[in-house]
Amino acid sequence: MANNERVYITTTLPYVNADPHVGFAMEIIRADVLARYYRSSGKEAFFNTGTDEHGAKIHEAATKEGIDAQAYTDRYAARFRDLKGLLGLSVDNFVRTTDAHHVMSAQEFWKRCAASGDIYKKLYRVKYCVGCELEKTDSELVNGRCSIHPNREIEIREEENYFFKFSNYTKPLLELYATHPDLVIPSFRFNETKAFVARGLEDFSISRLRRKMPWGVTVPGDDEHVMYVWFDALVNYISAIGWPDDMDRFEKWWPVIQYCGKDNNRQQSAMWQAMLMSAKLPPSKHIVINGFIMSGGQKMSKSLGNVINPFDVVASFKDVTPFPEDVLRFVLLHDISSFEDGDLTLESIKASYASNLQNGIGNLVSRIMKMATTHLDGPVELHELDHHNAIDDAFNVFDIKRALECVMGAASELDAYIQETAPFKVIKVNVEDGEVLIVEMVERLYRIAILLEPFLPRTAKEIQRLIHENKMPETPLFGRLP
RNA sequence: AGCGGGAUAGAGGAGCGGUACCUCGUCAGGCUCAUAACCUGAAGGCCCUGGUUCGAUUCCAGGUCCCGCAACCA
Repeated sequence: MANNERVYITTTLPYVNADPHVGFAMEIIRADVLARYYRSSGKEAFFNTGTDEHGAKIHEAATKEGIDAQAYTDRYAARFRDLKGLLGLSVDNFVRTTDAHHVMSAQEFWKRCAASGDIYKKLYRVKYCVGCELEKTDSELVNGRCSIHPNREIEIREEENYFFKFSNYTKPLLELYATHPDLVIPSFRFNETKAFVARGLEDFSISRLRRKMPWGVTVPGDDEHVMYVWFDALVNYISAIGWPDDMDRFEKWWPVIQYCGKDNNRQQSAMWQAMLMSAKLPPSKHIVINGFIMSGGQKMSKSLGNVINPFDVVASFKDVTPFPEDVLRFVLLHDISSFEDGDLTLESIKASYASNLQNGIGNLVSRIMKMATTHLDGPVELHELDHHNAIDDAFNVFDIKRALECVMGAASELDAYIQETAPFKVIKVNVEDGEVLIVEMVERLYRIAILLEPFLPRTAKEIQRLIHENKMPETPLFGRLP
């Protein structure tokens, strides 16, 4: 690892044709926890996110609403920008793929790939249903015919597209994977990538005809074409840190640790890495891949009505805690596997809240601070804290769930320790011994509050404040659900 | 079809060649500092059949059953 003092972390850029998905909320919260953890370990961190705004789906959605594509994306980009406040994120940069700098960067990137001889034009055959006036993919056809217009012949139309010579990169990618054994995390995702590349790669189309789909970045030197949305969007990881015009900034931060969902494995681990090679840029440092969140054992879908909306979850805890965003952060970080698929329902969220936050952390703070405020004259004097090795180990392998479990384990041990040593009993017979115990409880609680900070930032800060001021929480940190 | 993942107490999850662990639930006890919270203990389990091995829940083979990738969707 080349750069040990600085860390550049990014999420993928969500596509702005729908409201933020809870799966993306999980991705961005995990990236946030990582950024906060690195900062707490004395590193400098740069945390990027943003929105992916080009492409046919946006164009169609905007057209359907009868508004300009830019106006459409402005509205949705704001929705995603709001996540920062809603989820308590320490985001440093929000890139929109419609930003002028990003557009320029994507065009320069294209030129570099072209200069490497990896971009060429070729005739592209598309299947077209005149009835629908739409292109059809093979999977949409039934017996070679449009399912809506089975009486019409599917026409084969030819159009010129630019292609990226992905096929040139089969061997270089396999070499990259062999020399960077922790490029893709977890390893079973890396295996999928390797297997996919080893089967041999096919060139992919990276442009669309402007007259059919105008909403994209203009291909350098060819006004008739715009870039396929993937090609332009992936460049955000470097445009966000100043590439190509501010190379000092770029070199300060690159390479990146990127988070993505499992549906993005190929794009990030294979396509993007090949594109970087083509542009003669170093590969990503790590690509950390999340699983999906199911609900009640099934994929979330509107028709099943089991969609967990991050905005709703936060709103539903507003009346019981001053830190509703930390509730969502907690369940996403604690109740879902760091790498496998997980499951979340409204019931499971409530159960986890009651057991871990209300009866766990919240109650622990109350019982300790009650003893402290009753029996101590003033705030406990606090000293520097050493590192928690088990947590560092978990973070080193990006196992955020395990890291949080270490903190929760410490809280649970402290509950048991209070029971064992019974300071509330000791203080009645020996004031001095009782005070020593209570001070110890406060110190241990403080340590937990420090460790908790990357995960539940506002809750952790509040516990620290209570300790510094030797105060009871005015209202329960995590109150009882109605 | 192909590719991939999985089957562990009532439920949901971890684990792993050698006393099988956690959370919730159930039952019994304890404590009173705390948000009827907290602590201790108990009952209960590795899909099936072979193989490798001193020893398999773990590795291998076969079987059964689930799930994902092809449908806007992270």
